[in-house]
Amino acid sequence: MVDPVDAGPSLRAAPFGPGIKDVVQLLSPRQRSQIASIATHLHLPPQRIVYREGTSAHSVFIVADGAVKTFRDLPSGKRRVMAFQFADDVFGLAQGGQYMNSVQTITAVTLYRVRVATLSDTLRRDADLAFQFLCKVTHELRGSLRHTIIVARRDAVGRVTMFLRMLEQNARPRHDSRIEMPMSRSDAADYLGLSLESVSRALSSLARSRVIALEGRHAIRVLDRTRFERISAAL
Amino acid sequence: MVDPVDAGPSLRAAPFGPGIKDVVQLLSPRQRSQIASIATHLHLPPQRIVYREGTSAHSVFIVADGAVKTFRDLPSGKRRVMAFQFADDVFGLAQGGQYMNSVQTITAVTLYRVRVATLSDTLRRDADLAFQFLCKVTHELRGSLRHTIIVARRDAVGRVTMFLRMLEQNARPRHDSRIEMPMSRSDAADYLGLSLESVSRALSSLARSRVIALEGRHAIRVLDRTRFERISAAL
DNA sequence: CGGACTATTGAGACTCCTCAACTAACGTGG
DNA sequence: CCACGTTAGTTGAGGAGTCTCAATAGTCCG
Repeated sequence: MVDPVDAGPSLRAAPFGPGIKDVVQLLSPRQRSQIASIATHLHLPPQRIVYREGTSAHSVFIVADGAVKTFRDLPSGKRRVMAFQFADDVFGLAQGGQYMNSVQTITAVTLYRVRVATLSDTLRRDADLAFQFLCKVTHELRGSLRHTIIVARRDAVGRVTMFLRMLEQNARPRHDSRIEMPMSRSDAADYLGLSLESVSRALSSLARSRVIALEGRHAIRVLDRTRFERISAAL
Repeated sequence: MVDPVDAGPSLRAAPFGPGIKDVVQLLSPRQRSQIASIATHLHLPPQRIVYREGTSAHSVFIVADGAVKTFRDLPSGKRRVMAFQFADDVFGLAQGGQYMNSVQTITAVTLYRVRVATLSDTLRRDADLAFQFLCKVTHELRGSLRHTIIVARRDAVGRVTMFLRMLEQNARPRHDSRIEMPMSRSDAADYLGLSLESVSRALSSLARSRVIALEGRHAIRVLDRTRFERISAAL
């Protein structure tokens, strides 16, 4: 179910604190059109670099549709995926005028692009909008904390299970127990701090014990929800 | 060098994006007094719980002086330290009206405490202040990303070295190469996702190879800056 | 000075990583 | 439509590193 009218980007933001309903917060129509008025659309094919770490950070992006990965390449040649972004997620974190990470599309994506200077000006004039962004970044912070929890785990099966659970919660709810996994095993491994072989083995192991079933390379189905949750929570 | 006059809390915030100088941003005097007017002071001794995970999140805190740890206790009995907060850092992240983590003092601390409802109201009225908070949370996000990088590393010595480097950069610059480490080995281990034995072994190993020297339990000195940086960066 | 806690050090078990070979899937071009 | 080549993913064997368990040493505080 997609908005029939393109009213501009929406921000899936969690509250900054209590006193506000803990639900996905969408921008008001006025705010949506306000952002739309300062944003440009961008359509990109899969596996396309959006920007590279260290380049001049001129814009902030909001995902309208599709999936992208935020990553950093290390001197050793290893790659750390810092986060995956889906619809309504924001990316473009900068420091000292430079992007801190590289970003690449996974699927075909549609992005909203806002120049940083423009956004800053707008936010300084509109406290409500700034507050929304504050909520959004807070939401990102929560995601990062969860990522840390996942990576700090020692067992590969547990990490992979938490990852699948995260993907499921990030997606819109569905009645079946199918979880879409658009990224490659390699991307997942780089996110989880595992080797790609370990990810593969963990998935195989979960499938062998009938906790999940692999449905092609980019989807899995949860067969035993109880054990699935137990493994995920068994930190 | 400390403010002779208590003008209220300051926020050590990095810019949200480019176009703003990448320096520590302090609130304007007006903003400081504005926050001071809605905040209360709090003095706490070491090892005191500030709040527990899951309790009603009524306030947000700013550290004026001292060090605290933000952590989560896992079902297994293990403890994950999510972050350490020092002067000018903010904590009190909530979701659904409940604190997501527990917070405990490490040293004796002075805190500013602001009721969330009050803060929200204030932020919605003052775009500049909201923007400052946005910068602050963005800064926290960067810290969390760095934490993830550290934890994802495989070698204990490397993780500990990055941790020391982080502590050094967090503190105010000093001419000698002494790094204060107020937290226990156990807290550091819980932050790094290592056993406390591994932390101890890593520190001993670094000391044995003359990269650092241990100066009591709560400080170390960097002896060989070149190797120190090399180990830290050798991801 | 004694006691409790924190930190260090040692030995064995376990898990994941690396290297390597193999299989499956996808897309392209004939 | 199929054959082929390239890429992605799976599976196996051995090695490196940390965790656990256990004992010892050092510190802080009463």
